[in-house]
Amino acid sequence: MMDLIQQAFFGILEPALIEEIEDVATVRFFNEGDIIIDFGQYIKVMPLLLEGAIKIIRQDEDEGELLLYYVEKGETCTMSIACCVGDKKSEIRAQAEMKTTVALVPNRYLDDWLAKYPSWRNFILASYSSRMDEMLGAIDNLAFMNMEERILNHLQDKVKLLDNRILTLTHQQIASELNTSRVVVSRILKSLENEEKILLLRNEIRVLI
DNA sequence: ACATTAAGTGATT
DNA sequence: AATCACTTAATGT
Repeated sequence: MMDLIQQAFFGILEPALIEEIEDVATVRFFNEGDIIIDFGQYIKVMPLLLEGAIKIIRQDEDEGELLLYYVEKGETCTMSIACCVGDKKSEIRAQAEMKTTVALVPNRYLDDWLAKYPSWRNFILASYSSRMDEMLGAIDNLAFMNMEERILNHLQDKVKLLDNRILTLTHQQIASELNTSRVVVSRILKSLENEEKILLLRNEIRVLI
């Protein structure tokens, strides 16, 4: 079971560090839809993704939601690092997008390893940098794209993530993730279908392009 | 057969 | 693009 850590981080983190992670981390499993971290929670562990993917969601007081980005195998949630260091509440919700395995490292190791392992330092910096890029992507998405583009983009992201052109999800779920209404999603999906970019079935969308 | 949930649509703002 | 109100279709019990 511990070689999941090997498998996910081999080549990213140095062997000595991987061994140390194996010693101190707890491995946890989540099913699709499980909430891993919620708003307002204090984070005392940092998650390393071994298998699957989790989505990071921002939420407004009155139920408004917006998907920010996905965390995949071999990555960590940068927000949780910020929370660990600053002893702050979580600003986001992390929810399993599929069956997911996570290694949880108690935050007291975070500092030690920064000094001790160059590969850890690189890993943390690289993950800040790539998260920043994804955030910019999310902002561009909001600011410069219309709903049709946003929806198609979102569907294609999911296809890539799940490695499957057939998506099992409802219009309502898409609406929540993009913070719009179901009716709007339905109409746009219908028009995408007419353009032969997707195929619609109940609880299922096939992405053709 | 009935209730529930998902999706489609016209009209209005 | 959002909301309302309503219809239709699929699915679960």
